[in-house]
Formats: sequence, structure tokens, C-alpha cells
Amino acid sequence: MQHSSLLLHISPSSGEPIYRQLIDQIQRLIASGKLAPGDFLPSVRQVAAELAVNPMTISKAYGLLESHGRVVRVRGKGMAIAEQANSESEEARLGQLSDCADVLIEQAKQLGLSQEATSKWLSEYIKKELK
Amino acid sequence: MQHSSLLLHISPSSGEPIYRQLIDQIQRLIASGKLAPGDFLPSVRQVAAELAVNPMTISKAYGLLESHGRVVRVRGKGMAIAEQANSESEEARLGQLSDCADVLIEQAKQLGLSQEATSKWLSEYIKKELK
DNA sequence: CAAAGTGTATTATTCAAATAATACACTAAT
DNA sequence: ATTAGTGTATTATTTGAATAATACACTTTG
Repeated sequence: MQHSSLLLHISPSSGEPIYRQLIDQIQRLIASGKLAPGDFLPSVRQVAAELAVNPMTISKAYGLLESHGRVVRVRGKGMAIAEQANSESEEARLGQLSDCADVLIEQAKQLGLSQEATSKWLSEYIKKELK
Repeated sequence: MQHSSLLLHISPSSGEPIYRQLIDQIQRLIASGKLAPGDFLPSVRQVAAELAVNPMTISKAYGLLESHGRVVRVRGKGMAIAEQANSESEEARLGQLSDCADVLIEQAKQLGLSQEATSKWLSEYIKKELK
């Protein structure tokens, strides 16, 4: 057992649910390579203690990460980063954007925006915002 | 008083709040020209009766549409489609996509996708889906 | 086997958003 | 002035998601 991980933190004021804040942070840590396949997440109870939050809240986050294939449950050990957590093809990862893109397209449609204008604006916007 | 408008409908199963469903539908009706500037929305009580919903729920939707400038309150008459409801510049309408784009960008970030790849994929996707 | 570590199923509680009840202010028409 | 039509401010209630309490099943280690 580690003494303190300080890997995860929460912002109680943020309106964003705790379990969702944790999921987002862990996904980012995986994407950036700070958590590599085979690494273990800090245990449910450890995180719960550090954040002064109920263990079930952490478990909920871990469970959802598992159902997303990001993490694998190892009996008696804990949750390990999945081997293929980050190894999906770029094609596959782009595909995961489609739900979100559908919403955006629906809105553009309702605003009477053309394919060209929307596409061009998005490119510019992404250039500014996606660092 | 009209006998029945049948202009609006709700899907109780959808998880989406009723007032929000109404806002979305009315914005679509404006965007598509089915509701033109000067037209009146069906009255709060009429819609409430047809949908078997509380008048305040309709009023909430109408109030938000007013604060968005889509609709104007005419004393003793009801809510009329605003003159400039549809006349926003393309620039302004594109700006309304930014909230939605922010969500998409956040997801791309977490998936470790580059600015270029995301932008290019989106252009293709929009070409297919935005008819 | 015992102890201390994993995660979690089940149930209860909390809390904020969505909805409803009620009563009111206003306008138009007769 | 009266009636019937607008929308809505205020308050209460409902509802569902997020969180917590509790107790359990399992694995590892000694």
C-alpha cells in the first residue's frame, strides 16, 4: 500500500459529479502516458480516504472505466490499466467522436448553416481550442 | 383561440426535460420557416392542456426563448416570433455551436487525438451527415 | 487459518433540477 | 365594468441522479 498517491483530486465546487471528474482525470492520465498498461490505479479505499469521499463513489468510477475497456479488474489486486487502453487505432478513436458530432450537426442544421461554413468554422475553432 | 395546434409534442420517455424539448422544437420551427416573424405561438394554456402538462412548464420554455431573443412578449396577446429571430448573421449562428464544439474538443483531447486529425475527420463526417 | 488487503451489491440518504399548485397582474373585447 | 383571454411570480412537491452506509465475497500473505 502506498502512503499517498496524490494522483487524483476533485473540485467540490465544480458542479461536475465526483465520479465523472475521476473518470475524466484517469482517462487523461492514460492518454498522456502517465498511467501505462499494467500500472495499477490507487485502491478504492485509498482514494476514498484521501478525498474524504465514500468508497462506492470511487468504485462507480472504476466500474465505468472497466466497462469502457480502459481498465481491467485483477482479483485481490485492484484495477490495472488495460493493455489496449490506448492502442486503439486513430480511426477507432475518431469514431468515438461521432455521437458528439451528431449533436453538433443537428444544431448546425437547425441554425440553417451550410456544410461548408460549419466545417470551415470548426477547423478554425479547433485550431484555437485544441492544444 | 385555436381548437388544436398539434404544433408541439413531447416524448415523456426521452429523459430530456419537457421545457427543453419544447425550446428545441420551437427553435427548429423558426429555423425551418414554419414559424415566421410575427406569428404567434400557441398559448401557454393551450399547449399545457394538449400535452397534459402544467402551464408553468410551458411558460418556462417561453420565457427562455424570450431571453434568447427568439420570441417577443405581446401584452394580452401572447408570444410572437421575433422580427430578427432568424436574421442573425452567419457569424453569430456559428458562435452558437461553440458550447457543443467545446464538448467535442474535450473528448478529442482525452482520446489523444491531434488537432489535424480531428479537424480533417470532422470535415469528412460533416460532408456525409450534414445534408 | 487469520488478518489485511482488494472491489462491490444492496439499500438508504441527500440534494438540486424539473414540475406542479395557486394566486395574481395585465389586455382586449363586449 | 365584466368576462375571458394572455403570461408569470411565488411556493410546494416530485423525481432522479449522486453520494453514502453497511455488509459481503474474494485474494494475498504470513
